[in-house]
Amino acid sequence: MLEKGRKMKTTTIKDIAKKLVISFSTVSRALSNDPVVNVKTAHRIKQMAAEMDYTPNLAARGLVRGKSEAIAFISTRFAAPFISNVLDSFEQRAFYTNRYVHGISPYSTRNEEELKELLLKRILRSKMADAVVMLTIKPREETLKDFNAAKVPVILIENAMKGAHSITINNQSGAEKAVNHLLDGGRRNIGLIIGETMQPPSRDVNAAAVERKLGYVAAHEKRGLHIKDNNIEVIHAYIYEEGKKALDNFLKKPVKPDAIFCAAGDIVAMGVLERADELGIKIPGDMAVIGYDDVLAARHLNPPLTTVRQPLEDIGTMAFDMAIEAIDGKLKKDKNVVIDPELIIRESA
Amino acid sequence: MLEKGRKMKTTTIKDIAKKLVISFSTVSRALSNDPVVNVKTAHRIKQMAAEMDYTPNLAARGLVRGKSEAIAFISTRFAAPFISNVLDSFEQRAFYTNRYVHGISPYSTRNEEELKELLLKRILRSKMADAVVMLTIKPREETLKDFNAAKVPVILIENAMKGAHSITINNQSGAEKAVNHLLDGGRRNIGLIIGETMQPPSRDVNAAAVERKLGYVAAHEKRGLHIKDNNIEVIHAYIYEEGKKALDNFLKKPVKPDAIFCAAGDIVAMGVLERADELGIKIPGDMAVIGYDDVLAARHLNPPLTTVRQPLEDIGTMAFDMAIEAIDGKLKKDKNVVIDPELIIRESA
DNA sequence: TTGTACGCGTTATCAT
DNA sequence: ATGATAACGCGTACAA
Repeated sequence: MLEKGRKMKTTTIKDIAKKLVISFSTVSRALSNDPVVNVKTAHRIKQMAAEMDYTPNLAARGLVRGKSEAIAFISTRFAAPFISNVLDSFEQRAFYTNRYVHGISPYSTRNEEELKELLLKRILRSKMADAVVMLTIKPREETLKDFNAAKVPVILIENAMKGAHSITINNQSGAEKAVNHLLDGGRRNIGLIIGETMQPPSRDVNAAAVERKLGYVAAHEKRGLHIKDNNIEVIHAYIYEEGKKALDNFLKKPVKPDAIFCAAGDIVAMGVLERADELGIKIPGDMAVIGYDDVLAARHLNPPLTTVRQPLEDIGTMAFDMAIEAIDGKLKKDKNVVIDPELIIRESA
Repeated sequence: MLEKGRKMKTTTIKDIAKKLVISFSTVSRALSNDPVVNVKTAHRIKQMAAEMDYTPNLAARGLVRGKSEAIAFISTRFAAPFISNVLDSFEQRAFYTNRYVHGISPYSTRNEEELKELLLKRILRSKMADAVVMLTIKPREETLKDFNAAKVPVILIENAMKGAHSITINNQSGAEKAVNHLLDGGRRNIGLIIGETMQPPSRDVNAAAVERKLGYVAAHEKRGLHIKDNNIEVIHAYIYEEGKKALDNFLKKPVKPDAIFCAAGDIVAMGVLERADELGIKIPGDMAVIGYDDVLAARHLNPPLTTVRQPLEDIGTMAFDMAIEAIDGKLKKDKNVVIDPELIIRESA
């Protein structure tokens, strides 16, 4: 009977050693499948361990091993479909390949530079991960160097740095495809809705936004077309209300757009569609609309949304495989994979 | 210069003690703001710590403290909008109240009973969390007892158990509201699409599905209405393809439904809508459709989807506050909050 | 094959 | 106010 008020006693290797009247190092060895231990005693030990409901203390193990059998997955937030889907397939891959099944540690930085750096420092310092995957964001140069020195591989998704492996999506190409489609359809005054392309204070730059804007510009320039001033609406929170607001803003301008490329994503594009409907603007008759992401609902919208698709599941899977390769030391130099997004043409443009 | 090949040296309290020629216990005290240390030396220590870029090793700390300054958030998977949104608001609340800012540890069990139990055991054994929040799933009775004995609070969302705090959504009420609306509109042959209500082997029961089915039945019975046999389609993966398939199955039956209540969620309902469109079935003319969840896209569908809404943000916030209260010992007995979902009437029914 | 002794980085409890 | 020392639970050279 346990004395009440006392701490619950959890069984340690010492406990099971005492019970079996052997040294706890033998227990330790048996439990980590060290072949040197006598098969019979090993069996006895394992049986007793199961019986006493033994579970290793990960903190202690991590402390002595300097490893923690985990992969850190760091992004800005969990609710974004882009992020949660990549994370999901990442984790699914772990499950499928039976490696790091319990060891995916998701973190979110809420897009705060400082939080991110502190987190990275902790992960490194406390050996909380055998590899770090970062989605959307990237570490400071100096921080990356620390990881390199500690030989903890870093995998970047949507960013690339020297000293890190990476999976990048050709955002410029994606944007060009979208804008070209609009241009081909005869549209000549294309409004762009996009996230911040300037580094906000104490926050991370949005590399994707920068590149997509580049694509928007490039598509015009390659045809010798001039981009109208004030044809860009910048959004911040990536919520659909911003789409409604953006459309309102566009309509206040002297020359109204005949098309909108919502590089800020389908969610925001939904707002555009809704506002257009409220205002009686016909899509694509009066105005064509293209989104970005191809969220699940895109094909079910009214009208079905033309959008740029990124293979999220593949990205998650590839990132996991890349992390494993890196951990296993199979990657001598930086590995960089570039993915080309695809334009899904539906009815909105 | 670091010798190459050697492990990167991360600074510990011993290092900074050596540098300052004082004992490391003083350093430890200073760093944890123990008021007994001389203010001057404390200042020197902190300064040096910052200079040497010191970060505490959480594994070591956790080992001796038996606490880890973290809250575990356990669910089945990350990609489901329901889950990722609750998690997001949960974490946002942590950020907002400035508690456990870095300490939300999300885990997913992929709906595997065994994984879940192993995970719980580990969390308890390795003191990986000061509290555990479980979304959608719940622990075994015995496991919960272990948590109680260890005084680690457990907060259940969508489930309730003796010995755990809980936030439940009145799923039966939500389903009844939906079905009543259909009945009020004159529909008399209402098909139900729902997740598995039987305990699948080695997986968790879906309590929500069970309750919603109850609501579906109750709504009929309260009006003395008879439910047609074979009017239920069971789905498993909660993907929209299953919605298409379900509609096909309904249409094969002798008596075709004049309404469908898709208690399996809006995503699946999208599949129903899509298939109906392909088949030329008019919604809501030929057939009314009600979903569940009120996902972001629901209002933008064609037609806009009538659905049952659960206040996800509130749930996440409440769960966090409840966890904090429990950790702070302010909850003497089980706290149970029940949330009543709301029917959002749009055009599809 | 098994046991002994030590260290991982902290915090906590003694002294001083 | 500070220092020495003992844990925390585990892994691992080294000795036996």
